[in-house]
Amino acid sequence: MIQSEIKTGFQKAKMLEAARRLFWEKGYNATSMRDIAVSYGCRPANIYNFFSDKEEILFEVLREEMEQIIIPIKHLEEDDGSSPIEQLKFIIQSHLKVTLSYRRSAKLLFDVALDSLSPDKRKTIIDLRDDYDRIIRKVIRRGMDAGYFPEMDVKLAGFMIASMITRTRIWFHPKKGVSVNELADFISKFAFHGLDGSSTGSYEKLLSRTLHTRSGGNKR
Amino acid sequence: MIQSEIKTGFQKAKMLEAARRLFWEKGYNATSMRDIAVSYGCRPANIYNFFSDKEEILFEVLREEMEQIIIPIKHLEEDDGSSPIEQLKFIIQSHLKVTLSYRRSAKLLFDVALDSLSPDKRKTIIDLRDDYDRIIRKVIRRGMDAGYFPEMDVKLAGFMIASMITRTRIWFHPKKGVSVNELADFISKFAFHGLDGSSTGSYEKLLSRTLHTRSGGNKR
DNA sequence: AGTAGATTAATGGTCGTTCATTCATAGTAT
DNA sequence: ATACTATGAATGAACGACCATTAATCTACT
Repeated sequence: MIQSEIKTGFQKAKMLEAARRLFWEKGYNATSMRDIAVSYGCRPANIYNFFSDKEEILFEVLREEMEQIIIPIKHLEEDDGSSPIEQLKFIIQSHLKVTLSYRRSAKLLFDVALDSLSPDKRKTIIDLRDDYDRIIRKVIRRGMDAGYFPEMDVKLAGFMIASMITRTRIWFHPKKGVSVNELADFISKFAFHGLDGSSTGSYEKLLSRTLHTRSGGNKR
Repeated sequence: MIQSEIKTGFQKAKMLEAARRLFWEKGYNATSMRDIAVSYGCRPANIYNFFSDKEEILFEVLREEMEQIIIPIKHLEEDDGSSPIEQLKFIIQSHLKVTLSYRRSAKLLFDVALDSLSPDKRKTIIDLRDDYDRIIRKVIRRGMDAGYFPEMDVKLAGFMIASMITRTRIWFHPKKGVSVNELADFISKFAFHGLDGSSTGSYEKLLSRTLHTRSGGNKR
């Protein structure tokens, strides 16, 4: 009884692990019950001894991951007296680690669709994306060389800015809240100053001075 | 000849428009040729008069959007003498507008998968996501009330930070480049100071005060 | 004997795609 | 203007493959 329950839970977990990997690799719709069965090592019909249908598998995968994000930070909803700075740092770190621990060859819509393209066409699209990356990195590097920003990882900085923009697709609704222009202003400010705001930023300080460039030197 | 060519291009564009909307609404795999045909107003077979197969439709949709992102900023690859700050602002604004103009009920992997859930299960997942949003917003608000950050839109700030984290799924590769911990540090710094870096941020200033640590000379 | 787990086979459905055919229009020769 | 021809566009039907799911049956262990 107990043994069989343990065994059941174990097999269910292993099925979930196979499904989770496939969902992130190929997407939910593109993953068939056959795929999961092959990956786990059984016949498709056997999966129905543990899950009522495909949807329940997806539900378990999503719930499991969300809980891994929520649980470590749940206690921060009520202030425990520690520094908010450290709390925020902890949230970022915790969320990031869960996000990355589940990641395999994870992709999102645009990126999942890329896999459905033939190699040559996929290359065309990826080249365009590389164009964009190269441009925004050059601009950031230029700003550093001109002394607007301190030295930092240009690739990462570019990723941050692009991420904030790309993700607006998820949560932005034009009806309620900010407008597109207001949002663009906010993202610009946030990219330059982050949560610090604009009062102490080097952009404003450099603007108020007469421009004298600090020789940054090394370009890459 | 000329008339028929114009007509052809027009119908092809209208088919693309229908396909693009469906792809963003339901995802590529979940969109059938029958769906596109119904949305456009023809039989499935007729689509093959304009596109060789389904993949070519996806390719055109993706290429069209990428080009709308690249073209307006292409000229910035070679410096035109204007301020890098303004250039970066322009890139952000341009990218954002294209991103949002193509958006309808756009979603990404996690969000597309949500649509495949039954309403009650979807609510469970969304409630968890709302938990996360509420928590990070409370922490940011707490930091503002404590004087760490100036007043700003808490919702947006939360979205920015979550976006930078979530998007790491796309581009992060553990083998080459930064480690997970280094990346977490970078995101934290970027969230607090943005491109300005940490030298002039209110975090360090307040930290040296509040926690009574030695006021280190890391200001330049 | 009873039960959970695994298998084989089959269900009805939808998928992308192809096919032969027809319709509508435009160009050309008479 | 009339008739023939070429071509793009649209059609209904069908193909084979794969889908999620189920039913009946078998196996192995308690």
